[in-house]
Amino acid sequence: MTVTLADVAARAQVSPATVSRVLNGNYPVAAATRERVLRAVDELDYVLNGPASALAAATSDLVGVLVNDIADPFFGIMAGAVQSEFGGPGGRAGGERLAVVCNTGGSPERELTYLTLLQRQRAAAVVITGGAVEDPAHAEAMAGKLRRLGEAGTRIILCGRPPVPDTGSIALTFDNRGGGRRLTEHLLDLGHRCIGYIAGPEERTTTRHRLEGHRDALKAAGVDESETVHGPYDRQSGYEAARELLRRDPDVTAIVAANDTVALGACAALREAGLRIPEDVSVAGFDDLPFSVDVVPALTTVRLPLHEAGARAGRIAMGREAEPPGKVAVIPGELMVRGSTARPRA
Amino acid sequence: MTVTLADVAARAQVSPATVSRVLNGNYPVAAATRERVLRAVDELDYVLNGPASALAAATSDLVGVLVNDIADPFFGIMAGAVQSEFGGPGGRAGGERLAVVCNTGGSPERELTYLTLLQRQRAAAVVITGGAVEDPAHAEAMAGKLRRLGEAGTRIILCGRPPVPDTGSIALTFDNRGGGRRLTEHLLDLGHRCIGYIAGPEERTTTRHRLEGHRDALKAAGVDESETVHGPYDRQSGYEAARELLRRDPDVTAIVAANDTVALGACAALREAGLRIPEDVSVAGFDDLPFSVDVVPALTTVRLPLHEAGARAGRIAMGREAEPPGKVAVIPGELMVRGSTARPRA
DNA sequence: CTGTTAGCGCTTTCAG
DNA sequence: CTGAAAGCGCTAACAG
Repeated sequence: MTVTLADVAARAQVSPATVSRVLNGNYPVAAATRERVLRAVDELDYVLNGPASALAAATSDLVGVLVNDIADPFFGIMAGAVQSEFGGPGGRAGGERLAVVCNTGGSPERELTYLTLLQRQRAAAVVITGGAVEDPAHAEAMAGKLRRLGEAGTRIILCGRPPVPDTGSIALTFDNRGGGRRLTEHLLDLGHRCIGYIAGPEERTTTRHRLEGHRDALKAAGVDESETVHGPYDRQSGYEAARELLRRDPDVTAIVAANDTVALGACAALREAGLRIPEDVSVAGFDDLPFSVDVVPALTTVRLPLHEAGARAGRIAMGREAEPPGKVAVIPGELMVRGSTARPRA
Repeated sequence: MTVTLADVAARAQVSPATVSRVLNGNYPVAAATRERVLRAVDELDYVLNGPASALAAATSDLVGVLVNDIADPFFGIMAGAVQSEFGGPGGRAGGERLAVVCNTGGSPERELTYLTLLQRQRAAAVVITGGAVEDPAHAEAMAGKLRRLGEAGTRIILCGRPPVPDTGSIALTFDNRGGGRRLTEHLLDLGHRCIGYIAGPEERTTTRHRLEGHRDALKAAGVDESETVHGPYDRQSGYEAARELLRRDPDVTAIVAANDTVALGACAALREAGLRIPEDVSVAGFDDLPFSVDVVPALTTVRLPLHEAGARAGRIAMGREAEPPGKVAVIPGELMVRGSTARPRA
């Protein structure tokens, strides 16, 4: 029914082994023979059977990319960058790898489930992006899973997430803490003393690190922390949190949001409340997503090199770039000062 | 080395077949036996070998989702919705399907390559999202590939893309033409007579249909078409196109953009040119992405039910929803009138 | 309800 | 450089 490697072999008048060799190109084959085989492949419209191949070779060409929220450009940009490093010049079989992105939706269970599914497929590598959930039980389960994956030969790269020791995984970590600190320092420098903070979901590493940076800056300046509200990383959450912040303390002169999307929601709430940005309230985000420079006023934020980090993760996954020394690289963020922050009203 | 199904069978004192049956849950097994097997699985930390299973069963639990640009929320939202219909309550093996999203970057070659890779994996279903490239050679190649995939038992769902006849594929198509028409009618109603158009990339079905709708409205109103500029679906393109439009015709009173992201770029260019929105120039987008309601002024646009469409595609892929009559469903867009459009200056 | 028996289609030593 | 043969780990009849 469906054409197999044996059919190709018959047609090309060679043995199945030879066909396999030319397809994988990892073994010397006479040019004339190769030609004949390739022709047969074309004529028969043959497509390699992935599972059979993976079974026999005990490895597959699948690379998994786990993201917390595929609808969020933060993850989309990283995932796209990871994939951009695969698949060479679109040739025939060759070094093609199927980069597959899996959406955990931020759920710890789904994260584990996807890892199992990937383990099942004997994935060549797994790139896990974005903040981790800090629940101890889940952290332990993850560490165990990662270790087993690593032992089974799957390369693991953590991208934008803290290292998990003793699992053989490689981590490219964003300096969320440093970025958070610089952002608040900027606001402090402008003269703000009452800074509301809209944090991300609790028990998330990104949330905690950004918040810690914020507090570091406050403490260094001897300024008391104002109100802090937690919520998911979406615009709705920013909208509601800003209203809550205003209710708790109508005198806030600045609001720092967990990320740019949240900041956008916060801006909407402020405007609805009749407050001007930045004249009445300054607003800052995090990540520097593409839209952030275009909103009005343009958003002050911390730029994270999402594309670069993802691309690097992709290269490491492909074995095309050496792993960083100590298996960990810290990637700094860059403060982008724009129109949404200014001196507080006198 | 790595634990196999045979190991589990030995430990549970049953035959491999029985283990397979409890794992797949598609065959009656005595409760006590099942318990024993499950315990052995846990104790041995056994993970099914996907390739072996796929090879023997001649099907896999992979579902591919092709997107043109994973960094664009338009696709992220649909892809996330597709996946949301898979994987039940996160149970053990069960009906889990590995939904994998593949980023074509809008390249026809990569689209074909991914389809081949998916065919190789014997994917259970493939969901292809977003506009198609209209180049005849590519269209033919795609039709052939889709037909072969279908024959091999892979279910194909086109989501947000026109049907491809005679391939057995199912299409959930957005009414881009109708949406485009209503949008321009809205502008015409407001009194605009000189409407610049920033179209998407040439040879894309979405581009063509939206543009046709625009022209339909113009023609029905007896208004001449103004300038039209083509470009990719990103903010940069919108920015440049708007400048170009202004250069060609400084008297435009309204600009319709290919989508919301492009509209945002266009807004930035207008503002730079000292033009107010909507007082001097009205701007409209398409898609109604999450940020569109939050930008200032809020964007008039055509809402496409991306999540609903993706979810439906996911359900069809899972075989949990009947295919639409005639294998084609047309999904309408909804005009969202907001602050970025108003009467032209007198 | 459970065990036995063949493969699924490919890769990979091992010879030639 | 090429062929022969032995599985990879699992599923699916077919008996019992």
